[in-house]
Amino acid sequence: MNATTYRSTCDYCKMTEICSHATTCTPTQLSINPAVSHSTSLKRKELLFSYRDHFKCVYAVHSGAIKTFQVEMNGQERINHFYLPGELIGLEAFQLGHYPHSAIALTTSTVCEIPFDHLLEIVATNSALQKHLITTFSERISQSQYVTAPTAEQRLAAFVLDMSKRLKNLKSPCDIELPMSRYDIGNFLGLAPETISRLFTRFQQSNLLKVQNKKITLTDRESLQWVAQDGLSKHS
Amino acid sequence: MNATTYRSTCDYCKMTEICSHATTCTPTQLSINPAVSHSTSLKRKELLFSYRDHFKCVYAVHSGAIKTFQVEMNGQERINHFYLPGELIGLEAFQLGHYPHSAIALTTSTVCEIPFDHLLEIVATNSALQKHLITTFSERISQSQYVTAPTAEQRLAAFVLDMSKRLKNLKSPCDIELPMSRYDIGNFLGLAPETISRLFTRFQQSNLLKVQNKKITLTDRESLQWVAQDGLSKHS
DNA sequence: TCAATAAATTGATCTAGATCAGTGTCTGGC
DNA sequence: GCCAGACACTGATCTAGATCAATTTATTGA
Repeated sequence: MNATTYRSTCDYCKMTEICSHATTCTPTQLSINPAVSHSTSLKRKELLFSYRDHFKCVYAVHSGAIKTFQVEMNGQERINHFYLPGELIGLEAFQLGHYPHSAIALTTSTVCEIPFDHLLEIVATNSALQKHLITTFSERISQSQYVTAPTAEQRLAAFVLDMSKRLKNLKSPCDIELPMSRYDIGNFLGLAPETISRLFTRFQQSNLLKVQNKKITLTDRESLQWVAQDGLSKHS
Repeated sequence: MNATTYRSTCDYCKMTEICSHATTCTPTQLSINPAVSHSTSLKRKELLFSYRDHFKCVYAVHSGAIKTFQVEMNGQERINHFYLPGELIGLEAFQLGHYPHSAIALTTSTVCEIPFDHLLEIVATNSALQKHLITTFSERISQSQYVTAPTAEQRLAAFVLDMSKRLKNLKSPCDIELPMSRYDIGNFLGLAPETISRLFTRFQQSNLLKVQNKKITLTDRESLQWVAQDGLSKHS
């Protein structure tokens, strides 16, 4: 990773106002102004925080991907959300004073730690950030709609479209690399991992996309949008 | 409805800072300071706004209940959310400039209209309101979790608990009057209305609650919480 | 580099909940 | 207060997607 890559990653973050990372970081100079935030590196499967940890900081994902989840009484994991670069983790802990989920890295990731008190201070004086927070919360709420779509096809189609939008592959917006497993996608969408596999195969047969394990190429975005609305059977 | 009822309804609204309704309204004097907001009365099935209407105002529900929904390409209605007294409708329209859903009254309702520009002005200087917005958005996101619970039992149990929390019946917190039909509940939870009926019967047989059409009495809240987590079969 | 282990795929069955169909019960307008 | 249309309940069947099972393909770590 080079300086250019870093700068562009910070570009979508919109936390640049509060995160000096965006302006100061270079490959060799990753030291962060500690008054503002500091950057943490996480390996795959490393915990960022655990359920019920005391809430003091939110985290902006800089690179990689983080999932939040909780473990139900019956021992089953329930995934709450996937966080991608530029997205902010942890605000939902504010009201409770502790994190309502655990957060774990899906791939090698870097996150910028932002003390919540400090975030509040900036929010108080920065109306652009106020608007940004309203916008991101709203987007999050509308994302949560597609996981309740009536059919499995609709959910997975919407999920893939959502990922391609949020992963923001500037070089080729139709090529995405999913950071999570089939099991995780299924868990998040309320479907069995086998169903995800079968649907990917079916989508590929219908020439909606190309699958090579976690690498997805959207070959027919428009049709995929139709499938997300109406289901595959009804469309083609 | 008398003055006391109004005052207590406004109490949970938390919009009192920007809504003069809370301090000035009495049964006979419902005129509202027009610089701040004005109050609208809606009959059952009356539209508050339509999909794609120009966004200028958010609405705080004062009494009654509002549902937001969209009509899919195939003509099916998809319910997005139910808004109860004290809750704020429309913020998700900000990023788009128009409402992404239509809003309709489920029962006779009154809503307080708050020009969005004015809301932003107040937000800019009112850190309590900033925190309130973060909290309500977070609650909304965690609510959206239960609609994806793996079984129908878990979803409906969680829905009933959520309603009883949000309807805030101060006199007897275990008696609630659902403002929406079985069809609406099913649509919202991604289940058939028949399934809702059958589950209510089953919950009643298991002595979790008492059903009289839309009036629900929670007789065993704790067990209902277990069902919301693990399902009925696994619990009793 | 090569096991060892985890993840993904594919096929065969099973089941929760959908759909279809019929009956009963509210509710609001006259 | 009565009637019409909407809403709610219940039973019988059907199906999308779960679960179980076996194989193939990726990863990981020594």
